[in-house]
Order: sequence, then C-alpha cells, then structure tokens
Amino acid sequence: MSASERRYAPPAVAVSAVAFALGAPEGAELGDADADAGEALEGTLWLPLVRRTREPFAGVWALPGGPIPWDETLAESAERTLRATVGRSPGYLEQLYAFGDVERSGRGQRLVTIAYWALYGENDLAAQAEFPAEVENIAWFSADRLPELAFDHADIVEYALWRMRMKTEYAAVAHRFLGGTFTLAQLRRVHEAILGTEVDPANFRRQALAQGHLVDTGEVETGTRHRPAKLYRFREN
Amino acid sequence: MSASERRYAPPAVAVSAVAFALGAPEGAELGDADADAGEALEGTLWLPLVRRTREPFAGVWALPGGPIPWDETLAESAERTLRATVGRSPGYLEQLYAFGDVERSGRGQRLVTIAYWALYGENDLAAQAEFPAEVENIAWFSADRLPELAFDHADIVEYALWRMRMKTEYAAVAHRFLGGTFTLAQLRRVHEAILGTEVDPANFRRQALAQGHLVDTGEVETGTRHRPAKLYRFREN
DNA sequence: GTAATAGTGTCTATAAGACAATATATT
DNA sequence: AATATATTGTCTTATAGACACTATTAC
Repeated sequence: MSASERRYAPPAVAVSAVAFALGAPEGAELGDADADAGEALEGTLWLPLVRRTREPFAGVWALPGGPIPWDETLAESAERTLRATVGRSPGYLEQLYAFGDVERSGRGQRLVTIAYWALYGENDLAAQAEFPAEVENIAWFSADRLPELAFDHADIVEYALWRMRMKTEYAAVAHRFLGGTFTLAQLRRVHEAILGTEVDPANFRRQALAQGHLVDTGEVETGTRHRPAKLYRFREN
Repeated sequence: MSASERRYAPPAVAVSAVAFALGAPEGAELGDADADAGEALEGTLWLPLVRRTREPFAGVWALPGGPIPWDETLAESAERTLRATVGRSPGYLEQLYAFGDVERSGRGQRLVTIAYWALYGENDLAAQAEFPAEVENIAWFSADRLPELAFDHADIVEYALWRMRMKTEYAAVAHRFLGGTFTLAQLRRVHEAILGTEVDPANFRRQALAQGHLVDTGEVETGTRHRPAKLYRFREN
C-alpha cells in the first residue's frame, strides 16, 4: 500500500497503555537525571515510556503500545505490550478511552488507539522480570515531570490521572499498588500519592475499614522504632 | 480479500450508538406491538434499532452503526449514523466503551466497536426530520422490552443504562431530554425514568436548584388544572 | 522515660431523605 | 369551595472532616 493509499484507507487499530507504579523497578532506566526512584516511594507516581525509532515522531517518547493481532482481545494486547516493556504483568488493567481524531497521527494511515490504564504494585515489580526486557529506548518517568510525548499521548496520560483520582473508582484498586499485606498507613500513602494531597490518618482509617474490603490478618509490622501497626489484606471475594 | 484472509486480517473499526429518548418520534415504527409511544413519556426509555440485512446475524435487530471513514472522527461517525437512522442529530453524544473480544463478531473479519451513548430530547425529536429516514428495517423499542440483539449489543445496551444511572454523570445531562424550558416536575420525571424509581419532589427541588445550573425564566406553565409551576432553563455556560 | 506512630473519641458542618404544612392556580 | 400539584419548612439520620486524646512499641 502506497503512502497516498494509506492516507485514505480505513483506520487501523492499536492499543496504548498508561502504566502507573509508585516507583521504578530495580535497575530500570530513569528518564529524569535528577530523580531517584527510591524517592518515588515517598509519594509520586511513575510510568514507563518508549522512545520511538520510526517516523512519525522518531526519537520522541511515547506510551508503550502497538497494533492488535487478529487473535488477541484488546486487553490481551495491552498486557502483552506491557510485558514486553516492563518485563512483568501489571496487577491491574482497565480500559480508558478510544482516541481517534482524524489528525492525531500526523500524515500516515489513520489510527484509532484504545488506551488502557494499568497499575504495577510492589509485588508486581519486585518479582524478577519474566522477560529480558530490552533496556534500550525504555525509561521510567515521574508523572510530575514528563518529557514531550508523541501523538496525543500527553492528553491520554492526563486523562488517566484524572480517571484514577475519581474516588469511586480508585478506592477499589488502590491496594493493588501494595503487597499482599499492608498497614493502613501504607494504604493511606498510596491514596495520598494518587490524590496529591495529605489525608487525615484517623478519618482514613474509619473510612477504609467501613468499606468492609479489608481483613485483619492478626499479624503486626515489625522492625519499627515505634508502636507496630496491624497488617491487613484485601478481601478475596 | 477472501473469507479466510479476513479471518486473520487486522481488526476493522466501527462505531455503534445507543440512543435513548423518552419516547419514539412521531410516526416512527414501534418494535413492540403492544406498546404505545405516548406511554413512553410516562416514564420509560426508548431506543432505535436496525434490522440487519446481511450475515452474520441477518434478520436480527442491532444497534445503529457502521465502519469509520478515513476522514471522520469517531464522534462524527456516530452522529452521522444516528442522523441516517433517526433523521435528526442527537442532543448529546458521549463515548461509552470499546468492545473488541476476538469472538464477538462470529466468523468474519475481526471487528472492534467503539460504542457511543446518545440522548434525544423533546426538541430534538419534535423537529421535522432532516433526512427522509428510511422507515424500512428501523424501529424503536422500550429499553424494558428489547428483542434479541446481534453480536454483543445486549451487553452494550446494558452498560449504557448502567452508565447513565451513575449519578455524577447523568445529573449534568438529564435536562437534555427536555425542551428549552421546563418545570421541575418535568425534570424530576426524567430522573425517575432514568433511575426507574420515584423521587421526592421537595428534596429533588432543593438539590436541583442547589446545583446552580438552573435559571428561573420568570414564566410559568399554563393550561393546568392546578397551581402552575415556574419554568426554568439550563444555564448556558 | 522519650520518641514516634498507631489507634480511639468526639465535635461540627453538611448533605440526604421522610414527611408535614402552606400556596396558588383551575374548575 | 374543591382539587391537584407547586413550593416551603422542619426534623432525623448519615457522613466527612478537624482535631484532641490515649495506646504501645523500640530505644
């Protein structure tokens, strides 16, 4: 198909994924030289980007993604893309929106992108990478300090952040940033990272427990220099 | 392209639209013989369907929709499809979800469908049809009593109903079912139709006015056999 | 004991809902 | 006046947030 034929061809479909984590995985390339991944645990969201090697937007950072094979569902495509980029499967994956403006892809074939929104929790990133994730052209950035992005990917990231902050949705998934058991203080810090504000510990405790989604494991934290906190886990069903 | 080539081709993209109204337009074909469109104004939602003439699912009712031309945005495609089906433009249009399971379209080419959700208000339907809407194979059905639907369109309708009932979203658009001015009782009946429950008039009034989106026109209803109600309109900005 | 955070109690402001009471038009 | 709905008032309950207070561990 020639370039001018592509110009008038029906749109192709692709997925893109905005994958949030509370920090970059061990050994990952960091996009921002000043930053320190450890610092991320103190309260900001990070996400992986891929540097494009082809036109359009060659050399510019973009969200992980690609075309959809005939035998994969949309979600499967998004997950495979993330495994290839991050080396691991995300702990949570949800469809965000379909972006398909005529001019969004520049000059080439018309492209409709189904954007997905993913979470990587502590456990998800701690596990050894399943794939020898190519480090070349992949880096993690703080959501606060993103570089210029290809296509309309900046809009997609912004929309993903907004959606995650919509309370009724994020309350049910925030725990996925954490391991199997966690203290209420840890869970609260996840909410603070998502919202970008401080949250009253007393009120947060009451609300979180009132939801009925948390189970007291009977265990407590150890190794602290103060009163140890109870450990909870998220209810299975 | 042969049938077996289509089987393994990359997915094509299409739009489908779930268009709700408080009743069928004047003269429209009604899918349910027992029903009366006038009855719809008393509190149920109606939507237009198209009977398929080709395989797969020939003869089965389906949501209005079709492939996306290279020079139309997703929303433009949805709106054009609705104009062709209903003869008029909807008063509101919003993207719903992208459906793209591998097996959803049966045996043919893989299809990814971007579903849209539309509202037709009193004014939108009262206007004379812009297009000589072909009546053949188009009918309106009560959302309560839908026939069997092609593909996974039943899931799409169910999801559209659920989304419309999510309060924070529908409060801002419910007035679009009505004309330019309306009484609070009319607006309340829209909410009752959407929610499927009764709503206290006194409390509804307070909430609706507290939003600050309604403007008192200074006019009142006429021709009632009781105290006439004030007429409001929705604030422009 | 001291430091530090976990966890509890309580008060206030706001919102939601039930329901009684009053207002005002047509007939 | 009778009727029917509009509109207002009031009370109860639930919830969110601010913030003071108590508990328990390591050191």
